[in-house]
Formats: sequence, C-alpha cells, structure tokens
Amino acid sequence: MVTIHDVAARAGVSPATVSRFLRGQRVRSYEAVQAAIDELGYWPSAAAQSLKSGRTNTIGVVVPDITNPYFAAVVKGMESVTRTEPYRILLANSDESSEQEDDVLADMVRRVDGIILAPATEQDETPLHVHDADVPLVFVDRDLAGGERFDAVLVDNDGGGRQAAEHLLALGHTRVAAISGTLDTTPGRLRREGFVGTLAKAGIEVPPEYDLVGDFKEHSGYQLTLSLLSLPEPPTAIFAANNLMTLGVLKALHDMRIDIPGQISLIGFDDLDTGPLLKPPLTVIDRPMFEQGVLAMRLLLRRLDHEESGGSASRIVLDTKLIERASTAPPGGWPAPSRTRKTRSR
Amino acid sequence: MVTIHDVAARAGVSPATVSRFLRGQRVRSYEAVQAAIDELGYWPSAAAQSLKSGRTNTIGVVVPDITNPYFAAVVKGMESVTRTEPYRILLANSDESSEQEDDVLADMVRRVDGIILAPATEQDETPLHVHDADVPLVFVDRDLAGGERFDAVLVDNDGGGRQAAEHLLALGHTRVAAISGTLDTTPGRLRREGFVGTLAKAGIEVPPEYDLVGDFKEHSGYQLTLSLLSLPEPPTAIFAANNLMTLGVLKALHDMRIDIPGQISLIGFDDLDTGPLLKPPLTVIDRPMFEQGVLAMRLLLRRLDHEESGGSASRIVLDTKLIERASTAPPGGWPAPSRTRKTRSR
DNA sequence: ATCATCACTGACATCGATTTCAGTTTGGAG
DNA sequence: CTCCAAACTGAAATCGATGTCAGTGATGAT
Repeated sequence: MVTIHDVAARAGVSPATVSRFLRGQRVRSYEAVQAAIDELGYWPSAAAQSLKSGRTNTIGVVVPDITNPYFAAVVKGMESVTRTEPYRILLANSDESSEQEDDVLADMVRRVDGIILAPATEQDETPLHVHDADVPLVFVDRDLAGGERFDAVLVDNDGGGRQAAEHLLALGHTRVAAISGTLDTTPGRLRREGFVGTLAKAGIEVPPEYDLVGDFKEHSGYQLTLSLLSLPEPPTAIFAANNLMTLGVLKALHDMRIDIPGQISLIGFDDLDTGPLLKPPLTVIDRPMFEQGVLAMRLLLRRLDHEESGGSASRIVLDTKLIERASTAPPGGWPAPSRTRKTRSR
Repeated sequence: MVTIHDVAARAGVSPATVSRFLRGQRVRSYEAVQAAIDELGYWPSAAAQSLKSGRTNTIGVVVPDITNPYFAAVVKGMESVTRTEPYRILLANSDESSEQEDDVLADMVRRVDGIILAPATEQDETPLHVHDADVPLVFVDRDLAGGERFDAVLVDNDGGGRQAAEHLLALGHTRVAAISGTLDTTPGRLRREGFVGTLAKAGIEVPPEYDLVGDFKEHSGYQLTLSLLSLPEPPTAIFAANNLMTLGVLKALHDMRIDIPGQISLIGFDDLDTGPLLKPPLTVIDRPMFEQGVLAMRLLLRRLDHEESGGSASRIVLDTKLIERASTAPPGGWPAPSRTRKTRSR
C-alpha cells in the first residue's frame, strides 16, 4: 500500500505538505505533489482518515427486508441523496427480528456517522442506546415507543387505514376482514386502528375471526386468507396492511378460485410496480416511497452537518392516497350505492 | 468516546492487556477487565482496528438497480451469508451507468476488503483496476471483457435465450420480436444471441425492425413495444430480456388493448413474485436469484480467508429454467402443434 | 542593506488498537 | 527452599493521516 509518506518522499516534501495539498490548501510544490500522487496511484487510507477525524462518511441503513419493493425504493431514495455527497450506505436487513436488529445496530454504531432505521418493533429499547453513542438516528416508515425526540419520516398510517375503510364502506361492504401487520410496529398498529376504528364509527364491527394479524410477509397473507375462506361466512372484503401480504391474499384467492372482486374485494397498502397489471388490477392505499428515503437521508445529513446544534426533532408525516383499480367493488349481488364510489373521498 | 486506555485505567491493567482480553487471549485479571468494559460501555473503535489490521470487515456491493427485484434478491442472498460473519455490506447503485460505477468503485476500494460487482457494461476497464488495489473482485450476473481471471457467478444466458426461442418455435411462432438489454452487457448480448441464433438455426430470421435493444428499464420495454405495434405487420410473439422490460411490454400491450396471448405471446427473462398473478400469468425464463448472491459472497469470503493463496478463478454458471404460464400460446388462429408444447424441452 | 510581514514548511504529537519484546509472576519439580 | 519453564504483563513502536507549532524563505517597505 502506498502511503502519504511515499508520496512525500517522491515529491521531495514532508507528509504534512502532502496532507495540506490533499485538503486543497496552497502548496509551493503543487505540481511535484500532484505528479507523485499520479505516478504512485496514491489514495488516502480511509481508516487512517476516520481515526483522525472521527468521521466515517458512512450511513447505516437497517430495514426489515430489502426485497420488499417499498424498502428497495426507500433505500434507492436515500442513495440518490448520498450520491452527491461523500457518504456511502452500509445496508442491513433485520428480517423483522428485534434480535437481528440489535446485533446489527451494535456493530454499525462503531462504523457509521449516523443511522436510518425502520425498527422491527416499537417496543425494543436498544435503538435508543444508539444515540448514547453519539450516533444520530432517524426513523423511517416506523416509529419507536419513546422515539419522539428523534427525527422521523413517517406516513399517516391511521389515515391510510381510514381511507381503506371508507372506500369499502362506500361500496357497501359490511362483512369486512383486516389482515394487519405485526401489532407492535407502528404501521401494523396504526393501519389496523384507522381501519377498524373507522368501520366501528360507521356501526360495523370487525369480529375476532375477521380481525387477523400477520407478519408483513407474503406467506402470512396467504395463510390467513385460507383461514378466512374456511369460515362458515367469509368476508366480502379484505384489507391487507402491506404489499407483501396483499400478494399472499391474492395468491390464496386465486388458488381457491375466488372471483375478485365478484366474491371478495381486496384492498392493499402500498402500491406495486405490477399493481395495475395484476389480475385484477389492485386497489391500494399508496404513499411516497422514494421520497421518504430522500427525506430521511436529508434529515440525517442535516443533523450531521449541524452537529451538536441539537435542535428539536423533525417529524415528517406524509399523506397516503387511495388508488382505485379493479380489485374492489360492491359486495356480490348488492346494489352499488349509485356512483358515490368515484366521489367518495377523505 | 471511551477508549481502551480508559478501560485499562479502570481495570488497573495496561491497554495491552485489555487488547489481549478483547482478542480472547487468557488474561489474569479477566473479571476486572470485563467489569470495566461493561461499566464504561466500551466498544473498540472500528477505525483504529482497521488502521492496524488493514481489514475493514466490509464488503462493497455494486448493482445497477436495487429496486430491480432480481438484484434485491441477490443482495439479500449475500447478506444471508455475511450474517454469521463479522462482515457488513456497503451498497451502491450504478444506475446502469459506467461513470457512476467508476466513481463508486474508486471510493469503495479504500473502504472495503472485497467487492462484488454487476458491471454496467462489459467494456469498462476500470473495475479491473480495483484488483490492482489488492481488493478481490467477484462478478455476479454480469461479466467483464478481460474479467476471466476473476471469480464470477453467472447464469447460462445464452441457454436461457435458447430456451425462450425453442418455446416459441414449439408453439409455431415465426414472426418473433426480441427486446434485448444493452448489448454491451453480458446478459444483454448473450440472451439475444441465444434467442436470435436458435431461431436462425430453425430457419427463422428476426428482421431488424423486430430486433430491438432496450436498456433493461421498464420504460424502454414500453416504448419499444409501441414501436412494434405500429409496424404494418407486428410480431406474434415478443421476448423481453429482463423482468423490468417485460413489465413495460405488458403495460404497453394492456394500454393498446392487445390480447395476450391471443394476438401476441410474451415471454420474459427473470421471474417476478407477482409473475403468476399477472394478467395473464407470465411465461418466463427463471434462474436462481437468492442463491446467486449466496454463491458470490461465499466465493469472495473464501478469497479473503485464503488471502494471497491465489488459486485460479472460480467461474460458476447456473442453469436457467422455463416456467410455462399463460402468456404464451400458438400464434392467433394457428393450430397448436399437438401437445409437443409440454414435452418440448432443452 | 535591514527589517517586518506574510506564506509556506517540516518535525512531532496525536487519533485508538495491536503487537513485539523484554521483563515479571506463577506453579511445579526437585 | 530453590530453581526453571511456562504463563502472563507493560512499555513502546506501529498503522496512515492530520493539526500544531516553531520555524524558514520570500516579499516589500524603508
């Protein structure tokens, strides 16, 4: 490995001068140093620089599952911000597991300048200790109990659940099932509350056998749907609280040859690239994905720049939006409530 | 920040002893050191360790696009391997651009122990210099001209193209279009060659207006399909060389109200989670995704362990597999060649 | 020619952990 | 009780880059 000393020797100056050159300060032997660097193919050691400066120019990003298109888009948004900065992204999956998340965080804290996290549960306290290590922390997609003093980029999950419920209500559904995500995550809990609460206000109870809880993974959507179908009186509509579970529901419904939306309407949370191309095209609650990543990364970088400056936490909450496609319709044989369907809104 | 000196002072030993303790060597004052570490909440500085050891315990991963489900799965496979190791993944997108790739690589080389790369083009020579910096390099999905001396995990792209062609031939198609990926990438070039070559051997030429080249992104699939449809004599079948472009084709076909496979058959490369749920369910050439990531990471870690040992390059080539679903059928109004469809094989 | 000012330079300490080397302690044998 | 080998310990050098500080050389004014 070629070091700053080698360059200095070759250029006939001291290492200090080469260092000054690197940082853009004026130097008498500019050309000689430049030449030495080029000829030797010198690049400063990142480890040595980190040790001296205390900065790694690395951002840790921990998400439950990078193969979930939502998180892939979020991460890409983050990267679009770091592209023009000297920062790189250290990525890890938690697989929706607090233990894995804790492990990964403990390791990351030593290597990064800041962390963006979509926590596996709201209850874990470990992430709070990240901050003890002087590593700024930003939440994305999900919040943490006691995390109010941290920056966060979230969406109005409660509102999203409400939109889904209102949509199904407007269509005239009364036997409505919810397949929620893990209830100790922010989106899992709030989407369900928004959905079930709105139905309740309209006088419609979601009985326990319709009120199911999955784990945000496709398989749970599949299994829970099968259990719904085995009920003596299956629901006429299903709300699935994320993209992957929605896919699971869809698969189960296909496998069981259920007509959508003829027999059962389906509304999901989070759109998919293939959303409009599915059979049937999916009605979903959509939200910004790429943008959430961008915002989260900007918040973190801002905090890194104004180090110490403290300042109160920025908590950004974005709106969700109903996208009506063909997977929802009035319940079988029922009359559609005229065309309120199109005009019904928030 | 609490350093090894602080721990040493508290435990009443020298830093050297604490260091030995950390590395698992026997130490007389075991309890005292352990206690000091716990009480102070000490974690060794990664930067200092890297500087001393010359290892960062970080693997650089550069892919064209993490939102492509294929690459997301590959990266997840890689991570499943590093989970049980002390390694972390530094992730970057190249956006299918050589310039971005070069930039990112130049920076990564200083920070990682090894790099796994899906190069944006076969022609760029920069990645070869990565190796000059003593950073092992493994290719995944795509190869590089002159990269034969590096480890690689690839698939039989040529064979995949052939399988697609044979499938369409067996169905009786003669007016067949190919939407290839960038031709200076391994998969772009080879999939096209396998496809067009197999058709040629069967006496079927793909005329220039059917022989189109996209950029692996959805939009190009969409645009090129529109151009195919505007032809006086559109093809009866389309082969799209990756998942994203296949989606673009599908969208265009939907938008133009073309019946699939009634008017046009569609076969894609790379399966999607939603593949079976699309309208119509897609016939595709499938290949291992997660597994490719696993293999690539294993190759790299092996090289890191047996450092210096050199050894010749491991070039793994996996097989592709035809998955027949409903997006392909005999050309409109034509007789299907009995049931050879099911028995036709490699 | 002399001196003050300014721009630039190099020696050296430093960041935090590891490793070497020359001790010191321990335990067991005699 | 003495001695020796084995087990352990600490001081100091080291990894590579940077910042401090005390200079050295150049420039301009007198």
